[in-house]
Amino acid sequence: MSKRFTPVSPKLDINELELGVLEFWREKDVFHRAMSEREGGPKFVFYEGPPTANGRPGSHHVLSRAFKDVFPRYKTMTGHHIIRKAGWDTHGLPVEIEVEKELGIKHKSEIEEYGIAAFNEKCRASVQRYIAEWNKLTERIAFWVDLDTAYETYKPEYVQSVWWLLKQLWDKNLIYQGYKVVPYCPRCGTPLSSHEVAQGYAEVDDPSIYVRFKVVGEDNTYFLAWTTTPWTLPGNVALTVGEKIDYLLIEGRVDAESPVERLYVAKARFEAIVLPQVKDGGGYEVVAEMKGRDLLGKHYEPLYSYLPVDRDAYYITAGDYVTVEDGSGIVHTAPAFGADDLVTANKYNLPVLVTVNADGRFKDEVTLVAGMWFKDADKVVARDLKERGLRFHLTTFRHNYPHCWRDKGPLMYYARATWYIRTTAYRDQLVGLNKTINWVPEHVKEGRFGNWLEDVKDWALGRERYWGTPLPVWVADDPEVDYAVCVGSLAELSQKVGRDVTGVDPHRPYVDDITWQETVNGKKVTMRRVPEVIDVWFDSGSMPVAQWGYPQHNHEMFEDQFPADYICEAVDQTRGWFYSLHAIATMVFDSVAYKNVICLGHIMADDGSKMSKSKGNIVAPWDVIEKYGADAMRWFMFTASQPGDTKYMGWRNPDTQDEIPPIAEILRNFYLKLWNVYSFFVTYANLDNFDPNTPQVPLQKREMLDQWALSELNTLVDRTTRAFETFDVIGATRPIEEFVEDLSNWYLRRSRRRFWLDDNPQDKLAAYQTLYECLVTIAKLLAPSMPFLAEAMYQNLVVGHDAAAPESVHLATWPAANKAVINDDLNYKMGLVKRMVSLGHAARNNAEIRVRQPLSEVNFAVPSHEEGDTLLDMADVIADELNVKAVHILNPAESVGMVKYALKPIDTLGKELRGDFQAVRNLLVNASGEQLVNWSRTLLAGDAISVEANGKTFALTPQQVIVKQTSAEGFAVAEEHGYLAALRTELTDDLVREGQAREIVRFIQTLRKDADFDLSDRIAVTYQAEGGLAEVMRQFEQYIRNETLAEEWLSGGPSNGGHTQTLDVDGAKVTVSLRRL
RNA sequence: GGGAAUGUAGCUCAGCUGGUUAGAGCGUCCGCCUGAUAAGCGGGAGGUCAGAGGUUCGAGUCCUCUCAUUCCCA
Repeated sequence: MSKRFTPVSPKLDINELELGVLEFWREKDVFHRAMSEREGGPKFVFYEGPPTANGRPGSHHVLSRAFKDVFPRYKTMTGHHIIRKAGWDTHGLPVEIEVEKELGIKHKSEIEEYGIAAFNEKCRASVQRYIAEWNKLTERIAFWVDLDTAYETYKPEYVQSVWWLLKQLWDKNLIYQGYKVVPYCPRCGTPLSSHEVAQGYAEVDDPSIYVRFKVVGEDNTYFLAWTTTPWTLPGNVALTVGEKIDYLLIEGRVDAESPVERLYVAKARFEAIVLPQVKDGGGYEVVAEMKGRDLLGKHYEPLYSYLPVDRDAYYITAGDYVTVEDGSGIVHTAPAFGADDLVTANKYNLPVLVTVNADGRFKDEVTLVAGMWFKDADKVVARDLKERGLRFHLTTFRHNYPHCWRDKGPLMYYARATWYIRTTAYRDQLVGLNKTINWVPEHVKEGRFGNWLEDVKDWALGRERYWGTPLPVWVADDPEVDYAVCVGSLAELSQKVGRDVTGVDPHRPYVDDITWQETVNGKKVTMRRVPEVIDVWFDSGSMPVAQWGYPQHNHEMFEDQFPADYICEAVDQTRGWFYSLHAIATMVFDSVAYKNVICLGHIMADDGSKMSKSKGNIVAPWDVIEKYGADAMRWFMFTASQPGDTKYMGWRNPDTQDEIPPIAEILRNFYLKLWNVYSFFVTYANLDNFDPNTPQVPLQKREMLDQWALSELNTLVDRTTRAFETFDVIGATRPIEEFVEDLSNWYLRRSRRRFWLDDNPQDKLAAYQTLYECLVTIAKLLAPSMPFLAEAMYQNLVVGHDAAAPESVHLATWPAANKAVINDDLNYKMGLVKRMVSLGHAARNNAEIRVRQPLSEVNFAVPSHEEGDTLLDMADVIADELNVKAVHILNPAESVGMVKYALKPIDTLGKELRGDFQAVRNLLVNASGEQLVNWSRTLLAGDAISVEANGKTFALTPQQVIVKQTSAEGFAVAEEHGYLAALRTELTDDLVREGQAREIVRFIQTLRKDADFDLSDRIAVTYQAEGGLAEVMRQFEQYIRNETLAEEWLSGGPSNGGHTQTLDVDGAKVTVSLRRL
């Protein structure tokens, strides 16, 4: 077994390191073993939310994939068995659009001309195109997910599982056909998706018309209603008001010629819309005032009655979408042409009058505008109403209105018959089960997601498209026969058809061609599939079932792997995947689909804007990885901000891509800092042939610094473990940064000499063992988050030294915190020492005395005796760090003249004193002179003082009043929060000479380095010194020779033929020449 | 239009149930150290805690309103 560690250069090629680790994982098949070696262990279920492989992966995908990876890695180390099945979302409109572009197709009809079979074949090929690139990035960022067994939503088994789920819903009578108002382009004959609509907004002028609706049973009385789409008025079935809005009934006339009339109008709009129309001889006055709810149910005479109406209509309804910001507060309602309108219609069971055909032209029955293009009807209707005296006012209204991104024509909001899932029937269960889910961040649970569930709408399932899971509903082709069936698999379909169709691709157009004959109520009908495919979100929400092809395949797998312990996606999936998973699991299995979920924020450019191609501020993941490595990028994702918060990332100079400051900082401040410690350890461990298997020096026999480092280490293990257990990624990562900082800049800095001095072998061994344990443990703690660096360190430090150790850190066991080693008291004390040392440095700085110059003593003033004792306990460390000969604690008497006092009551005193607090506070804060000194000393001595305020006497204890001690002029002191360090700056000749000796040591060390000598090279020194320096060289000969490994030491000669240089110390010169032995 | 989140130093973030003089890192300037050296240490400058009201002995923290940014829905 090798006793040596592979040398670690402080210089580091991160990409080389990471690619090497990737190669190692491949060679040893570590990923698959991380799954197989845990079989039989407790299970941890992870679901991969399938990305649509419809473009190149971006930085935000690194974010989600890093988060998806970190918990399975952690759970593997805690012994859990995790199946990490990958998945791809393959259906949907974005894929179709990509293919349309590729084929140069602009209209939906062209797809059918091209052929659905060939078109879908193109779609299938399109998604494969990017998968290779996704796979490459997935591997490079060390997202361990099983790509070989990935589920793909277009596969026949997957589609049939989706069918099976739909059948379950169908059998519960949860699937029905209804109307849905969609943005619709009548020229293209197709509804548009929301992101298509978003592309086509344009500012246009539309008519703004106020219309009189005659109230039934009230003479000369009208509702004054408003619309910007007069062409929809023939479809009117109701007028909608806001229940809580104030309305007026007014009486009067517009001008002298007009008849007197009464109008209902929103109080807030009376002045804005009625009064400006009043001309000479006209005028209105208020007759009555009422709330909207008082108007409900009042009927009016329809403007038009071209289409038959089979139920009650033409009355006042309520809707919370009504406002008084524009219009009259009374909204014309045509359910076929507005989403809000349709909601109201469903609520009141109003008829839906479809006056316009799908080609955008009016139906023949609507004789006024029969056959007319819908938009052209605006003018005709407006003129008709004017002629009938029903038009109150017509103007134009400028607003943003959506247009078709293909042909630029205005869209029509249009009710289409489509299929729904009755999710509203499960609202209580959806809400109830959500309460059991652990959301990170927590506010999503009750907020964004909870609100959505409280207000859940029926799920519009159907899509009039081609590349998607076909809705497996077959209906009788005779409109007289109301009969439909849902088919749960191809096998079931085979039974219906009477031949084996299990080999048929369950996509359009193949399933469209499958029909069968049946006799229903004595009538012979042909069963044909409905034309729709389903919403792709249903595909993705089906994955817990469909990834296994359940129930036709893998019965046990599904049951074992449902629900998930953990899923993770960005916040935009709240209404997407998070919802579709939850809805399907709730309705079909009466269960949650996931127990823990992290909902990530987005990544944005530095200036807070979105990354977009046109702005040129996109940060491509490969550029980041090549510059900084995957570990640093992952670490950024974990630590930059809370998981749910936005992360800002951008090249400081996008053109040169020179630096991404936050990631560069991670590298410098954390990664390289740790690497340096690691490199230091390996360098010296090899020099000393350190063997990790040497029996451990007992903790009590190690130095305080060792005990402290191990105490902090185990505290860290404990914190990190608890954080991972509660899905707190920041809590599992940021503290490691703090520990590495402590390890590097306190433990190692204070311990360095122990690694090269030879006078105390056991102490040296203790130092090695301590540092070794820290590094190995850090490697394990970092394994989930920085898998590459962790592996590299583990391979070098552990594998080959411990025959029993697993071959990879990712197969290793998560460290357990050793509670016996955790010493909170020691942790606190060391914190105090670090603070006081920092103050000491500050004092030196104030006095402009360099650290190399020894001083006789440092004096500390601290608020409590215990703290003073702590500092004395650690006097060695402090003296060495501050380069002073002695450490003293000042008592109040000694600090006279060095210290100024100030008093401040602790703020919680306010709780007791209430109204007297301010008076007491002022008394203390403004105290001065002798009284201030007396009070301060009394308190510092631990006694209570008594003060008078508001005619009362208060006894105040040292616990209630803080004594702040600050520096007086003229002393080398530094103070912070009542803690004070004061340096005696007086220099004796001895101190001066010692300082000069240290200067000479540093000078020789620099020479050694310039000469490129190894750390352990012994040297010969020849020197020539002037004046006092000759004395220094003699007096400190042993010290200097020890420090510089000078085995030969000769005074007088100018040079020994080696490296020679002259140093000027305080005006005297010394020339030193050195040679390697 | 509705809902949700965010807003603390030039930048990135801490700040628990209200309680010492609101902190840290980076950047910047000054100084120091150097047997980890493509590191390290100390200090200075830099904050109306987005704004306005309110509750309280006391508000970055609680309440109300407003503004900005982002996401979702309409």
